[in-house]
Amino acid sequence: MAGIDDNVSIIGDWILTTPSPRTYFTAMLGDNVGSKPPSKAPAENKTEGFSLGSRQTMTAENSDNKGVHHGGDSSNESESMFEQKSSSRGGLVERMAARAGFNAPRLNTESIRPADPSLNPDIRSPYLTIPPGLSPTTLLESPVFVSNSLAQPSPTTGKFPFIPNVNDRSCNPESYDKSENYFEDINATFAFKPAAEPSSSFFLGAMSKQSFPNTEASVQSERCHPSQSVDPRKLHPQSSNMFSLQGDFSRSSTEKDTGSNNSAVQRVFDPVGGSVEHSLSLDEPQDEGDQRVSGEAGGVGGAPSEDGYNWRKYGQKQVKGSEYPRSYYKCTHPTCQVKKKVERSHEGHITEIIYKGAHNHPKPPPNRRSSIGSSNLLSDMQLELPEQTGLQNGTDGEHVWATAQKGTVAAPQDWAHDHIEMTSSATISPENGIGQAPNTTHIESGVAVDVSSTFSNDEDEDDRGTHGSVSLVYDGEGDESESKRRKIEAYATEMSGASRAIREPRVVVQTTSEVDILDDGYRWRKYGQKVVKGNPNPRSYYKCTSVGCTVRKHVERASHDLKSVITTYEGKHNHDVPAARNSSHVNSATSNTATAMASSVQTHAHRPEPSQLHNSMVRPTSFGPFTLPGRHQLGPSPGFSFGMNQPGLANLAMAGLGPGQPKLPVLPIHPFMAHQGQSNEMGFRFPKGEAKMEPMSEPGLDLSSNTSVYQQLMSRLPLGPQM
DNA sequence: AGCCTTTGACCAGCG
DNA sequence: TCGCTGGTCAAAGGC
Repeated sequence: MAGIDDNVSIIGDWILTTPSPRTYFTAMLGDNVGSKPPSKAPAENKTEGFSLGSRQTMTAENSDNKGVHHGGDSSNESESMFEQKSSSRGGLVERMAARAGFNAPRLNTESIRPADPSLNPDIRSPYLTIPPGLSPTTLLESPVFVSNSLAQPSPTTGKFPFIPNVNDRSCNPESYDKSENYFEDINATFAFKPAAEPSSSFFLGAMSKQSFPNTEASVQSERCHPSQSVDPRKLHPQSSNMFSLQGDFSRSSTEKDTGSNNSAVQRVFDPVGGSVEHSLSLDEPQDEGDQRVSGEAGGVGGAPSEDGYNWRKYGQKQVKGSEYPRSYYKCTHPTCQVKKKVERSHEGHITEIIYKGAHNHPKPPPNRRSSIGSSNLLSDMQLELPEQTGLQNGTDGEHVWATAQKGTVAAPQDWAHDHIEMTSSATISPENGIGQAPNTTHIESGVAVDVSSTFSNDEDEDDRGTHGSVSLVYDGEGDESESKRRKIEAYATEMSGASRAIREPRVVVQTTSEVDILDDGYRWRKYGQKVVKGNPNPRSYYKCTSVGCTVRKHVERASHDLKSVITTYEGKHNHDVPAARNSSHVNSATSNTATAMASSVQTHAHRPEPSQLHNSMVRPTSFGPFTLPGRHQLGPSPGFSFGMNQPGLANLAMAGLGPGQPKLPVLPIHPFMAHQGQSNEMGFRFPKGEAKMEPMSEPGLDLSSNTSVYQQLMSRLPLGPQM
């Protein structure tokens, strides 16, 4: 594997495709608002990058239409995207006004509007449900990305706007400052950051930097100097091997990179699986092909086969409360009863994917895969993914979902297998047989940015309504009670200017021990407690006591399982785990090796403060070659502490992923995750604005690493490369 | 020919 | 019991 340094350079590209925060911000402010009249034809909209969340799609779109990637004005890009949306959906403002009651014209959301059709939060925020087994590649291709693309370019959202414009913002301290208010309002405990805020992008960058100190230079260059291109290959000769799994991204990167001078390496972190590295071509839309594939073609979510399995659509219907029709798919394997539901927008963007059940068979050979999703990418990815090992065990009841799909959520099953080889494949998988998860660990991560937050911070996370404001709050927790269905929903946030709210990444960790969560290595101050709707058990709210850290979490007993403690982390994680705490943490909380390792790593998932970021960026990680390509850099993680201190990372190292490691450099999954593999069904659900993982954990699972887990999850969440 | 999608109808669960 | 809703079935058609 290439050294971290090598990897570093790669980081920033995700965002090239996505509208920079700056853009959003500007739009919000009215800057450039209406500067461009929406002119795109609906048809164009349809093909837009938001499809399936692959940011690539976005990129392609953008590039095609606007040539944004050229380091040009990101605002233009975003505008174009928004415009397209506008045109396609039209009347957004009116609708927003009608629903939200705010003056849309003022915000001129249209200009801000992302390509995603579902601009109106009320309508529905696309979210992706990730099946029990997630494979890195899958994630990459997973709808999550879609969501990311849709979502505001925030690290948490998974959009990692390394867009040049973003860079501008990111470079601007002020922009960063704006982000500070993020969770200021306790009432809005889990308030969402306005999508428009440049800070978000900044954070993304910050996170990436923090996470990947090594990468700083690259990141800097990326952001501040979009024009600079980094050839990943050059940087990381080995990386190619490592990331061979890249799937669509990789493909796109590969294909396009070759030709483009401005190519930058994009490292995509698979929410579940790990990171994928691929170079992006600034000049060219990164991945039209990818987008197409993931998005419309059956994109990740849409394309049943994208996850490596073959699916047969057996139904479709309009579900109440959903703006988009829901498609029902069954695994075509004779003995496999896995199903999945996919909701996608009219434009073909996947808004939600829900997997049910676990595959009891290995992935079909690449050639057998459905034409739609089973692009070469998948095949390639599979070949290299270690996950495949797990497949072999499929008969044992372990289900391998390891899909290498881009943008799709890999099947959880892989995790189990990966567990062993976790290092190599970062799949999260989990489900071994149904019912085997006596102790459940629920991890929910979500990314959402509430653009409207700008207008209103009133929302309580419990409230999904708009409260008269444009902002949307998604409560991802409510649905999680289904033990049977464990799903991850990646919330493909569609940013629609003001109306669209993208929630900060949220990580929900369900454990059986409250202590574990409380003793997660950080210092927390309880600042409130209340009974929230849907759960008779009081929820305790905690704030990180670190100065300047806005990370919050709330802990409550799962209504469906009193043994389970659900901890939801939110906020921007900006400091390392307190040293003392760490040590104690390790000792007290876990016996888990990973944890210990994590503690040693110290990299904190908290969103780094600017200054910190810088430092952290510079600071080499213990990960060494394993720079977490993934998410950390990309983004979503920014909001959360994924990371560096992640046990998973440690595992990675342990795993022996090393230079030259042919396996996918997926971010190692936390042991926890690995355990998940034991569970029957696991699902990752990224509800609107947030991603959830509900892997089943084995008893004895070391929750001490919960934070890490969630961090990892977050980190693995689709970064927002999209846009 | 095989596989998949489409789509209307049917069924079951729930309030 | 009724109506609503989500999920599934299965015929028809397309690739």
